[in-house]
Amino acid sequence: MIEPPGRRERKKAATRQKIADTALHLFLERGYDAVGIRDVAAEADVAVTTVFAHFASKEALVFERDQDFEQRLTRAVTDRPPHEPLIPALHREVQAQVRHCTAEGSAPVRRMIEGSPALQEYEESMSLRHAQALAAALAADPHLSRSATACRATARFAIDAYALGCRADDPGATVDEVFRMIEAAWEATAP
Amino acid sequence: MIEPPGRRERKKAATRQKIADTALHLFLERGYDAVGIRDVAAEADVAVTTVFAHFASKEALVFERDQDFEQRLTRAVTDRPPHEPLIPALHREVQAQVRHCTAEGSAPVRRMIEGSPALQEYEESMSLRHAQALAAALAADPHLSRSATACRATARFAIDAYALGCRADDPGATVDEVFRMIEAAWEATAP
DNA sequence: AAGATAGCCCTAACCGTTAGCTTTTCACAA
DNA sequence: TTGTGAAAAGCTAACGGTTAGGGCTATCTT
Repeated sequence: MIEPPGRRERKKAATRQKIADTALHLFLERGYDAVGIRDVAAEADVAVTTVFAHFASKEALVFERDQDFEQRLTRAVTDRPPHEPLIPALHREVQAQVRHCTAEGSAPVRRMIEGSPALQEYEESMSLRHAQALAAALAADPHLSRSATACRATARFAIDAYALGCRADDPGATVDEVFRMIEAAWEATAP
Repeated sequence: MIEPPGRRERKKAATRQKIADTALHLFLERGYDAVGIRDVAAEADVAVTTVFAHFASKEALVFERDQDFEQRLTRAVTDRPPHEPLIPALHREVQAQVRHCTAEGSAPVRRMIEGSPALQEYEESMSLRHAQALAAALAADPHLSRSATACRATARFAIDAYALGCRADDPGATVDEVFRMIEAAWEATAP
């Protein structure tokens, strides 16, 4: 969040942001399917190829904060105080992320995602990547001597908790309930 | 698996099968990305529009047995002997499906899927549908008085077990281990 | 036998995405 | 300052999955 890197990088970041903002604005205004990449490019006043230089696909325009999510999740594991138990740390982070994605302002975006199979599919595949990153973080933790399978399963379960929480009527209670299950599953793998 | 329905339906089924067979054959021979829908249509001697009349997308050509999987899974729950505990029934079925998908003959197909992001993404989104169907079956079972959240979570966990099993070095042991975790998670939700 | 309809065909296009190449802008050293 | 290399952005044209529109024939129904 610091400023100084050269003008070039600042301009690049600005272009990226302008594209993302324009896209989201158009999508919410006219609907995801009704807006083409060419529309986004024209409105953001850039070339179509520039859009794809910053975002790998049309769907990626909607999930701009993707990387953040993955980082926060893995850091919740790797940066937790030594000897702090794993599951509560994970629980807390997932709870926070769910709150973020069910917050007031995010409602129209969520509605848009639910309304587009392409976006849902993309979100799923993101989840898979996140689960893999999380599994790697778990496997690398020296305090947790669990099998690779246990790590992978727990990672997927945690992502499931997030996914269920985002779509639930009572997100907070849902995440709590699922994490009670995850806690039990994790304990069952104790060496 | 019975024959008699009229000629029209039989011809339709034959066309569908011919398209699927041709497609799989070409994909394995030349690679998924190197074969276009137009190639498949030409080789199967049908129009491109006919391909899409039978399959919703190019990826769907690879997962022809999709519906079977979902049916078997939900039936493992709904058709199990009364009072038979849920988790072992689910465990047995997932184990069987994993064996089926890691069998000798399926290796080239799996390699093809692993090699194509588009196919993996599609498989993920199928999994989501299967998890939803399974969750509905769990929620509908009168013998299991669990919360909707517990049903949804357990369904996703079971699908996770399948996904992990298909990709593991030792599929059988992996599924067993994950189901030990699921059993514990399920017990933790007992009313 | 006549009408209704499902299955299939063809053409033309839409849209996301990429390749190939040129132009502009910036960073940095001579 | 200026020259140079590289990153960023642009343009055009195309590729490949997918769909709309409209027509033809075989099958089903009555």
